[in-house]
Amino acid sequence: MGVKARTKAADASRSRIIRAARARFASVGFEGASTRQIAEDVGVAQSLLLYHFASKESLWKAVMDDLFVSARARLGEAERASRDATIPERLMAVARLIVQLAAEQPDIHRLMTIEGRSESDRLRWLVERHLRPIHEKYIAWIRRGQRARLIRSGDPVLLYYSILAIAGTTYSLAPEIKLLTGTTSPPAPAAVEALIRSLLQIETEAP
Amino acid sequence: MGVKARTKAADASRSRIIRAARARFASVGFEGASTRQIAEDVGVAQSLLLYHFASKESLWKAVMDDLFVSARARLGEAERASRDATIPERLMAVARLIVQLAAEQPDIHRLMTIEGRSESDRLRWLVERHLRPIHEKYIAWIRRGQRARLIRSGDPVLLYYSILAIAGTTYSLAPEIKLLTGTTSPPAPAAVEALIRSLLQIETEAP
DNA sequence: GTCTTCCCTGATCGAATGTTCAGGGAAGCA
DNA sequence: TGCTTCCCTGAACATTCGATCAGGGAAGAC
Repeated sequence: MGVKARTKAADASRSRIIRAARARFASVGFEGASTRQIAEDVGVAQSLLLYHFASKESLWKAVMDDLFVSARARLGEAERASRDATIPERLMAVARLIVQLAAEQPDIHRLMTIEGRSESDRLRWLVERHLRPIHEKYIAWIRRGQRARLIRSGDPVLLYYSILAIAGTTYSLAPEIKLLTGTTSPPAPAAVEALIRSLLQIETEAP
Repeated sequence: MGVKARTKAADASRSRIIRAARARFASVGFEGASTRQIAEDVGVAQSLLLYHFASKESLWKAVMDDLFVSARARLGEAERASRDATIPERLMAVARLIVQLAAEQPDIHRLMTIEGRSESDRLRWLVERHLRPIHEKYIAWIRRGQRARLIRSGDPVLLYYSILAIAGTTYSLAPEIKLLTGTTSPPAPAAVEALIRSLLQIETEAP
């Protein structure tokens, strides 16, 4: 089999650990999650987590890297695919993907809203490594659209975070909404997208 | 001094503990918060927390009760003050208060988004005791406004949670936004309110 | 005065936390 | 075949967790 067989098995372990860790961090936060619980979820020894990842904090960073590497790749695709569209429509293409990501993996928004609440070293790391490159680009897009009077006026940061908030909470608070209304299935991404469109006051294109 | 002097001192301790507990629960979640940290914040012995409140969970419930009792009182005021207005304007009066509450006490939204993510006994308790009476009323208001074609169509639950999401994240993610943009002061409540108004497509009243 | 009530503290419990370390054991290289 | 590399486990570490309990000590009742 060669060296690849071993490293492949190790990589499989690593990604299974990351997946379990993501779920735990998302539901009870960094401090509340325990490495023993995560190891039990995966079905491996707890010491394996600290063999692959130097510490609990390193594991958390690996979870975040894993999450954002794939998210940023898909955002890049959406940007390229809409290269020739107007700024508001490019923004809506990105918003559509954000809604889709939030629906597929509500853990993303859960993890973000857990960390963004207090100024910690982990938040600083996250902002500099992943958030800033993404956010600043789209906030600039909003500004451009506003200058062209194609997007609602107002604080671009507020508008941008409103998009994230609507897309994210709709799916990350699904357990609460389910208990409250008895609804089993969350709203369709298309409905959320339409809401964002009207929030930004972007005219629907003529067909 | 009489009996009141003692119970008054005890009440003061209780509310100081509740205030410190609220901050801890809001920043690191229920599992992540420790009773010893909270006691240290207040400056009392850890065993005092479990004297006043039977358990860590009881303390959490006391925090939530304290929060919602005052919030619901203020919501009641807003409802009465707008008694003679149209449904959309009554809804906007409530939304305005929600934004105001979120700006004054971002911990509220932090606590809610921490608990609403996983179906726990605490979430069930919270939904039945506090959330359901509030939410169901305003979702019914949205429905009424929609029937009169004075409010944007679409899933009323989605609209309602979008209001909470915009109002809440704007202030609960203030640390993240501050790190990202360097902005020291969060958006003005009036700007957030205007955003909600356009989300619901409620026409501004002629002056 | 004595007695009772009640807010509060310090010591202590077993369990669980993150981390360290020695070693097993299969796979690949010689 | 022997030797090395590397994924992984189990035991142990000090620390911290929520919770329990005995008792101090001031304030009010008598």
